[in-house]
Amino acid sequence: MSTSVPLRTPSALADRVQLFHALSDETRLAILGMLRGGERCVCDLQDDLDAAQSRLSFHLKVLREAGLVRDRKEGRWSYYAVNADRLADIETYASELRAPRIAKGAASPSPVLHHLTKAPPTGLTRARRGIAIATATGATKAGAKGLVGDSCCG
Amino acid sequence: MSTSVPLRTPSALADRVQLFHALSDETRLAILGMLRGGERCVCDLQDDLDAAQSRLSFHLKVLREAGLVRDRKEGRWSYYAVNADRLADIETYASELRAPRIAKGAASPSPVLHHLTKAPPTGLTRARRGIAIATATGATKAGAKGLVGDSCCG
DNA sequence: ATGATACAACAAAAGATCTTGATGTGTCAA
DNA sequence: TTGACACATCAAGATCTTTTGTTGTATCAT
Repeated sequence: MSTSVPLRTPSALADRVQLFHALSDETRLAILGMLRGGERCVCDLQDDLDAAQSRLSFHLKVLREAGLVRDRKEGRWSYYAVNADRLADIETYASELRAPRIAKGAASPSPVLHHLTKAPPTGLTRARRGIAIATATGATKAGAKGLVGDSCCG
Repeated sequence: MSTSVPLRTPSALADRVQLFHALSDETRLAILGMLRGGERCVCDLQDDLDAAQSRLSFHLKVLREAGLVRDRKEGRWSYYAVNADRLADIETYASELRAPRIAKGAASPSPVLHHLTKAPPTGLTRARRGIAIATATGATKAGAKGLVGDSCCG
């Protein structure tokens, strides 16, 4: 069960941002580290991380809302565990960034030596600013907006 | 050439935080998306992202300092490109979080049904608080601090 | 019932990040 | 030269995140 959001949906970037944001804090990474061994109750995490209860609660909420952990109530205790599916999303999103697109107005791969043609960076982009010189590849530009709406995969 | 920082070094979490923080912003993800096609100059990114120059410059700096992009000057232009090694770190760090540790005071895998023993979550943790009942596994606790200093895979 | 424990949620303050609008520097064409 | 361009950098303010202390709710042992 994948929880990843396809690249071209409106929420695509938002989902990635939420996921990576949840991972961009030492306390939260430490929590996830502790959960590698299996589920733990909040009180355990509190002891080991030596963090105030409300602080821990806050960070657990961030992780929960990002889908990185699940919680389970049992009597007085709340047990938190890693959501492995969501960890897989990290790798999905990372490999997305790796995957080269079909270049639209992009320079390399097959780097174009613009300075040799005396044309600016990607030719047609510069054309908009009044300099109309074709690049060596003659690449056309069609509203390339990077990660969204112009995806090779997803 | 890997740029990842081993788990047990002092800067381990800091490096992960810096990397994930750089990824936790829509503008920056859009930039990385645009760079999938190869290197681009700042002016191109500016056009396509429709972002103020100083704003873009700020985000490029964050990406650069996180090691996710490299820049190259050529005449008036600065070309930015993705650093693939650093993208690999994302996957390294993600799979680290996946890898189960040898449980020290952790509950599942092989989940211990604490409520059946009427003992609290991980037994010895609770003992510190004055409840001394051994768990089914009899797990001992030895300063498990999660991600740091208690790693299975360095 | 009473009191202790485990936790979530909230509000206010503190801190970090992001945006915006300058200002400065190097490059290049005219 | 002069002026236009392509940046980086900075300072101020806006905005977002995190911490801290407090309050509230549910569970449980006594």
